[in-house]
Amino acid sequence: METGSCPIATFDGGVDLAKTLESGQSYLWRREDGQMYMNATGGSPWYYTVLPGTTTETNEPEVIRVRQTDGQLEWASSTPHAYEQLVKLLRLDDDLDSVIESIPNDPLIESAYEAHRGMRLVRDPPFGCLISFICSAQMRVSRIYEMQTALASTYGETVHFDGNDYRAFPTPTQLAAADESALRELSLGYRAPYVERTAKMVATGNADPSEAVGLEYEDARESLTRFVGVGDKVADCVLLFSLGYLEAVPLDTWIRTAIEEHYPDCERGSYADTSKAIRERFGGQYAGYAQTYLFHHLRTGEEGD
DNA sequence: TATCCAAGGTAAGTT
DNA sequence: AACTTACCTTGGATA
Repeated sequence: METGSCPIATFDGGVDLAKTLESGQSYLWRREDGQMYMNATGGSPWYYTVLPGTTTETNEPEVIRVRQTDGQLEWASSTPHAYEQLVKLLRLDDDLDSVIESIPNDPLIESAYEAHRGMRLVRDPPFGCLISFICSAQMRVSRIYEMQTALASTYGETVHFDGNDYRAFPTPTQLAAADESALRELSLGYRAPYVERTAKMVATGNADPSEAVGLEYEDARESLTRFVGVGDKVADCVLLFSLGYLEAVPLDTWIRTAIEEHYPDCERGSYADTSKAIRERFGGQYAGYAQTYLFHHLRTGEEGD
């Protein structure tokens, strides 16, 4: 086991671990105290995730636990590369002040940024991110967590670490062994065949979400829609929350409402054109950060007016 | 207690 | 290519 800590001040723009991990970007982290999403906490809860085993010889999934105490980030992990993994997973090398400066003067985005200082985008493993957001269609955030938990406890590998059992998110092969009816029993509803077919596509080597990396943004989005259950919106989520396309602006119900109320000139009828207009309004390069601050701000009801 | 409704949309069928 | 419609399940709102 490797443990460590470092000052929050190490990271430009600060870090708010709870907001980063409980803002509906990632469904692959859990609170160790078992509390559900955004419940009040008496202290500094540990969060954990189980990464697909790709960095060690054994390919055993790797557990990373992390928490934020006064001014410090602390971690404990089964991998010796925990710090590097955390920097990657939590995008700790993004300079948040530069990010907000890149977004053209916008009172709504600025108030969202102020209200959620330290919230960062995440960089989820591609397969788990893909499946999570296929499941997200017409679902509440709390139920998306439940679905991913059910998938992990039914099909994922058990990992022992520091006296506890953890469940990894299933690998493509493990999930491809599931059939539609079994997935429906996990309350996936009409998403069950989407998950089954997409898992089989990845497991057979027919396609892999990370193949989109390197393509120009709009080509990458188009490329991801080959997966069953993935349209433009889910594709944008995978690009933004996993593959590092920070210009992606997923047009979900919250953002569509915000466009209606605050950016009506960006409504252009089609997804592609509206997405492009709002992306440019948010300064292009880091437009996805603006989207995520706005999404979290609106969804948690802190508009302030 | 019963009914209705919307939730971080997508696929398939029509025009 | 643009426009409709069906789709599972559930928690919270409304009657």
